[in-house]
Amino acid sequence: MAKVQFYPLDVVYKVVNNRTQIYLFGRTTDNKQICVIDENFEPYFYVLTKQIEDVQEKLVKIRVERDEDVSSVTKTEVVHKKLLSKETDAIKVYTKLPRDVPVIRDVIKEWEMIDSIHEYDIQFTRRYLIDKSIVPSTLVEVEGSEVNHKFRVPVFKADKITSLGDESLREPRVLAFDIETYNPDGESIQPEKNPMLMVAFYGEGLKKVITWKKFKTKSKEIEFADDEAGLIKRFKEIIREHQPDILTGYFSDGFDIPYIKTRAEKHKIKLDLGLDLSEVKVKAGKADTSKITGIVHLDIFKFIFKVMRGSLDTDSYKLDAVASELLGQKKKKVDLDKLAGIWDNKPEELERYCDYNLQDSFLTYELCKKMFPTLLELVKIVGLPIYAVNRMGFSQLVEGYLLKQAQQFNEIAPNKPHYDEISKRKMNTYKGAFVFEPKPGLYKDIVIFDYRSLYPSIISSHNISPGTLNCSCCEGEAETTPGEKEHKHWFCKKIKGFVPTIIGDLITRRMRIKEIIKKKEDKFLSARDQALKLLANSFYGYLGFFGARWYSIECARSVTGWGRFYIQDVISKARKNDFNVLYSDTDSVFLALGEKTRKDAEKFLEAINLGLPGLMEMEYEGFYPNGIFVSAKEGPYGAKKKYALMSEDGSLKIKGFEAVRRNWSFIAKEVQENVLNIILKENDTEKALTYVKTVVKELRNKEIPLDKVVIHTKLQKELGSYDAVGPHVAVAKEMKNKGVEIGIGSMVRYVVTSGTGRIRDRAKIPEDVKDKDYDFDYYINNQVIPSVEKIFEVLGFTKEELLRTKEQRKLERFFG
DNA sequence: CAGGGGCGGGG
DNA sequence: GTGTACGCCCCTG
Repeated sequence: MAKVQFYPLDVVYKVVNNRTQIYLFGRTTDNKQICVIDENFEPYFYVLTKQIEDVQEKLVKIRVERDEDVSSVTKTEVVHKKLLSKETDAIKVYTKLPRDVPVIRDVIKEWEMIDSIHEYDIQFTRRYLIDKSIVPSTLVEVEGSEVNHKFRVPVFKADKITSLGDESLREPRVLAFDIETYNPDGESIQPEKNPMLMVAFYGEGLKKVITWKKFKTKSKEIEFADDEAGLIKRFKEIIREHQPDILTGYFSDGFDIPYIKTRAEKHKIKLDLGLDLSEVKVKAGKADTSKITGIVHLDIFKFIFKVMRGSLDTDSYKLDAVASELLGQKKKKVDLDKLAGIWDNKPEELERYCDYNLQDSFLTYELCKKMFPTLLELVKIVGLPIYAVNRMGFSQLVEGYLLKQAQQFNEIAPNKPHYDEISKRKMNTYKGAFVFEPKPGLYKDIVIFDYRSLYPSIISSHNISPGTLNCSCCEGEAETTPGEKEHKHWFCKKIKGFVPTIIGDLITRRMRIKEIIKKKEDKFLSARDQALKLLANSFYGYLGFFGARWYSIECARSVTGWGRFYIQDVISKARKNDFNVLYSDTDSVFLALGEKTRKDAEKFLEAINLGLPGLMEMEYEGFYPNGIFVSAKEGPYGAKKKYALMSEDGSLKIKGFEAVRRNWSFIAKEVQENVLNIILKENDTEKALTYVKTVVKELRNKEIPLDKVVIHTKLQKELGSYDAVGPHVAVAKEMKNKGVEIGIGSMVRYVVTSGTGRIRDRAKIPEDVKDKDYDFDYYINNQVIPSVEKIFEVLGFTKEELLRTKEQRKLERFFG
């Protein structure tokens, strides 16, 4: 008997000789790859019934023949469990193989003596991890012996397997890759038809591009293969030699891996990268996935897109945009549309494309390294394999975590809703958060408070849980959710619910970590803090999500109901204390100090906190010497979620001035930013006004360079399929006539030139515009003025006043 | 305004 | 295969 300690990274199961085997792939503490086989786990599910003995008797008699197999129940036992906090006896029904579970369930679901069947659709590997308390990436000890197996790594058969706790593999061996393909201008991507041209790798001690068109180069990083088949073979070899724990790509689930797989099939090459010699599994569909047994295929794009989206500023998730925001680094600039032509006719120019390819793999590697700590912390909390967590959205993460915790709390999981139930749930809507309409204006000395983790702390403090809802024991005793006249929802005062217990645990863990980080920065603890925050903040959405097992619209409604109550409570108390309430959204209030001091505000905050229950707390978010709120597009009402603030260090916090984005000219964006700066930082309305007038004059005199008036718009569909010909479509057509390949996704740049008639007839390719022949009226009236109109309105100036020139003012004075 | 359809990322 | 399939934005009836 031997002992091995290792960090499991991937889990699969197989049925071998009619036995179910769990395979755990990972890295040992002495840094070797290993596979551990565990045969000591049986599939099971739960049956709820009032006639336990009768049902047990009938269950064990079931025989379903299928091909040469017989599905049957191997044993049953009665267990005491809870379902939504209600105590109940349940029959735990065991089968021989995982695939027997749905078969048996199909037989018994019609039995009238059965109330419900549960946990019949929990993936076998997940069930295994939960029941054995094994958390992927954290240390596990195995007792057993090495066995002979034709795998790429040593195989160990487990007699006993124990989790050793929290310590995890922090620096896994990561290999990033990226491919370039042959894709003639304007053609869509066709893996069946067009070959892969090059592959780049970036990893520890490895930096390499392989391509199969030879050209002269001094680069040591470029390697040549004979043909595409040779390239694919090298792709396989390099991964095998490098032995990564993680193979990462950017959108590699949807592009790189499926592409390579298709090309490999063309050449009748097996893409057998799995550590068990299995082939890469590509699942095509609405959400493509690519899995390699034993190696974690990590699509870093998917993680960033699904989980980090809310925390990023960029609204494009292209590698270039994401890398610039997260790494401060960009892609190499090459014209990819020309690659196919250069490949065919000018191979001597290919080196630039190799560099480009290599840079992409480098950025992918760096992104993976940067994001991995957060992903890993989610893995450790949720307890599922890295591969799975990488591809999960927030509700899946919450549900994964709840399923794991359910085992600890002896709760049986509610079932997933079926189609008709989903449609019913989708019909249910409820009121959301409270947003206070601001009075447009310029304000001084603004203090912002916000509730720390408002919704999670409400769930915890008000015991909001599907199992504690409207309990008979507290009817009339417990407070009902405020602000809901049609719905009476209350939550048990005696029994603490499953969801509040769990979320309370997340909140307190997070508080402890924050205390530590405050004293000393720590990359891994910050990642854990972020993971805990992401997860806790997802519970409210989960409760109202139609696909959730622990769905409860009553709970979701109560969360927002209490949320509105608490924020409105602060607003009315602030007013009683003579603060001027400027704005409020969901969990924050903006107060103008007026005659009061910051000390007064702090005292007020303390008083508020004394009155809050449980884990609820209001925090001091910040002080801003100046701020501006503008009115909505129509009418004198304040625009919600649209304001700008200046911090004491002079930096601006601009929210929701969304009109100025991609498809606006640079000059409009620039003027807006500058105006906000002048107003908030220098407090000089006259200067801002003069500045705008100057820009308007410069536009009239064509003193503004052409590149500042270029408008960028992306083609959203194929050129031929546009019904409405907007300016960008007209220009795209013109480009096409000139031989430029243009299609879906192409960025169209244009300038509106002078003249009369439709804008689209005057939109021109910037390069074709001579002598700054842009239509200054258009840029003044449709770009620059609209971008600042609302700001000046707040300051008491109308659009007309912005446009008025000195001469006009003189005339006005003259005519009185 | 509800409901269907298509896109995102990748070359 | 303890199947299964996202979520947002735009367009249309």
